[in-house]
Amino acid sequence: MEFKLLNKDPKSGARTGKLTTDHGEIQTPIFMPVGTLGSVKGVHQRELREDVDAEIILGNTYHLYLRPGLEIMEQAGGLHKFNGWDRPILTDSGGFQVFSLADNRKLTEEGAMFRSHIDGSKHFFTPENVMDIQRTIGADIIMAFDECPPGTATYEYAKNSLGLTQRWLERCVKRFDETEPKYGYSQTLFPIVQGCVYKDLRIKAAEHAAALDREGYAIGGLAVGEPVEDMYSMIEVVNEVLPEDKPRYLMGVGTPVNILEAISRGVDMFDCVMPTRNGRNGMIFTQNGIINIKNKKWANDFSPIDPDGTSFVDQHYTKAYVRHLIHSKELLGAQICSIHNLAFYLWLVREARVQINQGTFASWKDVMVKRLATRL
RNA sequence: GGGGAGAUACCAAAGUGGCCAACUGGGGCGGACUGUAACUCCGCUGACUUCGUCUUCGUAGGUUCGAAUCCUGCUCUCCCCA
Repeated sequence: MEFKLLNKDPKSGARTGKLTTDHGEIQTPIFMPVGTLGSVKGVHQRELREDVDAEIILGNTYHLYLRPGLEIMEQAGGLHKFNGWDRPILTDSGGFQVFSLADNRKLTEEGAMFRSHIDGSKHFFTPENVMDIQRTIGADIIMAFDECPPGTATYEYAKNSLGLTQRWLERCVKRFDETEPKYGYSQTLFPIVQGCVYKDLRIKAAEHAAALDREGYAIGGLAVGEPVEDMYSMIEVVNEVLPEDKPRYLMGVGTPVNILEAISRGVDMFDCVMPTRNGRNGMIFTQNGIINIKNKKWANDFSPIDPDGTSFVDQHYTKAYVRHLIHSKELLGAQICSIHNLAFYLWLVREARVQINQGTFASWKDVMVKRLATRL
């Protein structure tokens, strides 16, 4: 993998770049749709490619390991062949499941023992086997196995947790470097910087990660319950330490506003379930603000769902119709909103790149942040 | 014509003397959702001057300290037999 920094915004930390993988190029800043189980929920690969114009999508180690399982994954020849997506894929390691499925797992120095949320069976994840699993899934970018602590963690908890994450990171690096890709294209490993909302821990974590000299770095453990201002300041603290010539990936974030604020602080890559999950639940993000399509006021609004939208669903379907579909729990409603939201998120980062390259990002961002948060 | 069952809030449906402005679903309205156990979850849903008051359980009357619940008349609905 190769990363080339292209332009920097004169008035903020924003920058553009180009990531090159064996499955193609990624322009940064980029938003990566989440496809946990090998599918971006409700969206065909063709729509993802041609309509949303996604450049890279995610998969998830924990979920794909449980279902369909590694045997199938290997027989398929990796996730790209299995799901028919030939652009880059990034897999999360299961570190987030340490957080989101906290009631179903136990942590030890050695690893994490999960009780399957599907059938209750036990599965032990270690930094080593998580590297092996991601080799088998065949993601272009694989993530270190970490503990994602909650945003409300105390300093003491955060410090101990970070220690574990750092020891696990070293084990991940070792295993990764000792093993080879399985399907003939290269893979790269991103460390994850933790440390909760504590500046000294974040600095320590970033320095430790940077010293490992990888091709890219992630910032994890944010947007997990801490105040949004803390998230922004932690991004600043970490990006101050991380090498400038490597991509920075803010995991799991966020709202359109979060994304612009993070780009402004030097983040290059994002992923979030929000456009798809909230879309399925009837929330539509637009340049002019947020629409809750379930609200009664859209019942007889026969205007296009987003006149400024870039995807075919935006012009083709009306608000009234989409409201009807969501109200009726019709699958098509969830699909339309998901496609729209993803296309919007990809438009947002594309436009951010244009503004950065023009040197007008900072002022554009200020205007957009106000508009994007409006409730329509 | 004979026999039987029933009428409860927007719908369906509990409740059969005080803990009932009335269980529970659905519908309606609103909210949440940030490396996806999520087409999920959470509120509100008689009126009002809303820590309280007023009017409700087909309808008119009655019994009782007290009725959606007991009694009587009326209206309507459904089922079975002819």
